[in-house]
Amino acid sequence: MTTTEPTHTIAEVAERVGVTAHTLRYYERIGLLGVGRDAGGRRRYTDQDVARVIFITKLRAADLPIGRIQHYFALVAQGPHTEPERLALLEQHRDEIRSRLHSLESALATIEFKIARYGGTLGTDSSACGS
Amino acid sequence: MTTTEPTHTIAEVAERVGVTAHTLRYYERIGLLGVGRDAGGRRRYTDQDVARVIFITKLRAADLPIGRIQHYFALVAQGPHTEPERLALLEQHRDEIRSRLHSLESALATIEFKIARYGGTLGTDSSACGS
DNA sequence: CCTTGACTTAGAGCGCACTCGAAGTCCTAC
DNA sequence: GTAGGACTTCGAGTGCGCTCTAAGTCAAGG
Repeated sequence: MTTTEPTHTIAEVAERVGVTAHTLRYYERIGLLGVGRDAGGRRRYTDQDVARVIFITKLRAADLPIGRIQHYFALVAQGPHTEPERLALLEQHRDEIRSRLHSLESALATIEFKIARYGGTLGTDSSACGS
Repeated sequence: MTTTEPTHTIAEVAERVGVTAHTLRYYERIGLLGVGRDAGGRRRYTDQDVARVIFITKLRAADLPIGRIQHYFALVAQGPHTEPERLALLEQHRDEIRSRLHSLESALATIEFKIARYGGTLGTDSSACGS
């Protein structure tokens, strides 16, 4: 208790990871995390817990739906023999991100084309510019 | 129906654009579109209407929120003098897409790193692999 | 004439991922 | 001892973007 502890409060983790305490409790509630409590019943996050939270936020940043993240960690909980399935899950999502990247790039191109039309030869609200 | 008509039914447009008829009615309801009716009260989409629907789907593919699409078309309806503002709106969203692209790429890198760990030196469910 | 089926409207419902509120507990500082 | 503030649980509420239902209209085919 006197020296640096290996655990962190919910406020610390929220701050460090960039999510709200509400969200951390939510993640725990839906089974993405198992966090210990201190004598007073408060959450104490280990560095491993924090690492997992960070990983979750990265998966979310990649638009992996909560349900699949739950699935992933359920597999983790079941032990090493689920590794091939975990790998498959990640690979599938990797492919989805890649295709999402492509469609975003194509949408970006559409918008850039539109922007070029506004910036370039554009005086009247002619035909295709209304759309 | 014998020759090519300049208008299309809701089912045709839905099919062509790849959205449901429900969604087309929804877009109209919230003011993204103004579609004419035939004698029987059915929607008749002109080619311009269809072009706008396609543009909307591209904006949606780029994650432009409905609210901002409404704003954009409200500006279009107000006439040519709103072009600078429309341009600004598109440019802002272009920047957002770009930053979204970057964060997606970074999330992809994280996942690829994880995949590499599963594929490579991985025998035990060691430390960081649980996260 | 009657059925079929695509269309119409207004409005309710859904899934997702949080986000917030209420009511209560517990440590800290004064 | 007591006020403050961060924490706890449970459950309800929010915002988005559809998605669906119900009840009715209409044109065409048998």
